[in-house]
Amino acid sequence: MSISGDDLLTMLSALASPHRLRIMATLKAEGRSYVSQLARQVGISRPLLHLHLQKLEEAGLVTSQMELSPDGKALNFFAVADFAVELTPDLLVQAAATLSAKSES
Amino acid sequence: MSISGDDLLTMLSALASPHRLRIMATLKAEGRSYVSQLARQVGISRPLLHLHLQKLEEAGLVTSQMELSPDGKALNFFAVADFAVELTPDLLVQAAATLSAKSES
DNA sequence: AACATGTGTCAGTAAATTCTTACATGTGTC
DNA sequence: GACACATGTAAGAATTTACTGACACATGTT
Repeated sequence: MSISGDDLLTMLSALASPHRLRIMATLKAEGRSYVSQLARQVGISRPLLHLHLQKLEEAGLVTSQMELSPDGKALNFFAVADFAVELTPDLLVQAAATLSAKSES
Repeated sequence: MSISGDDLLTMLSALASPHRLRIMATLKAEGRSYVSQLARQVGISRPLLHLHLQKLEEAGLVTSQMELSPDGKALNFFAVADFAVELTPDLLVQAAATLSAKSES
């Protein structure tokens, strides 16, 4: 079985951004990181990072996990998910066939 | 050798659109098609298709070729290019490292 | 000449994203 | 209590992207 057109679209949209590409790379290199720390590492504001992380998580590209630090602070750790999509013309043909009506625009 | 961060970004942005996904699929299924015909096949206006084709061609996903039809009309034929990109976390790490300064936002 | 079909482009609008600023909340420490 | 650091979210501005409609031009046919 393969990826659905809508899922592929969500994934591509999520990755089609310099910020989000850097977020993914930093996160992968770092292993895992929590929001405020990651914001400093990537060099963008926390609210902005939060927005991008939402998109990435919605696409299934990252996972999050709330944890309590030794000193009692709630930290939301993110890590990149495992994925592998072979982007080829044939995949697009197959994916486009399962595009929902909502994606008409 | 692998794909540059900027090129990957261009490619992902080009594919992250329902219309352009359908254009690619139709074009691949059809083999080749000229602008006006493709517009009818996909069901969008010609100026809009023209815009999308520009993005796709700029990303190297399609190629175009002007030809004269038997009755003397200039037809601009498009076809999908051959490409294969394995989308994985590791590729993103490698690609993000070569992101140009322009892509800072 | 008028029509049908092909090409491209530009101006203006509509819509979707992106980003900033500010707020609200919680916990441990000085 | 004030501070430092963590969380999330909401409103509005700024920017980008998408789309429509009209124009200009060319060729073969009626």
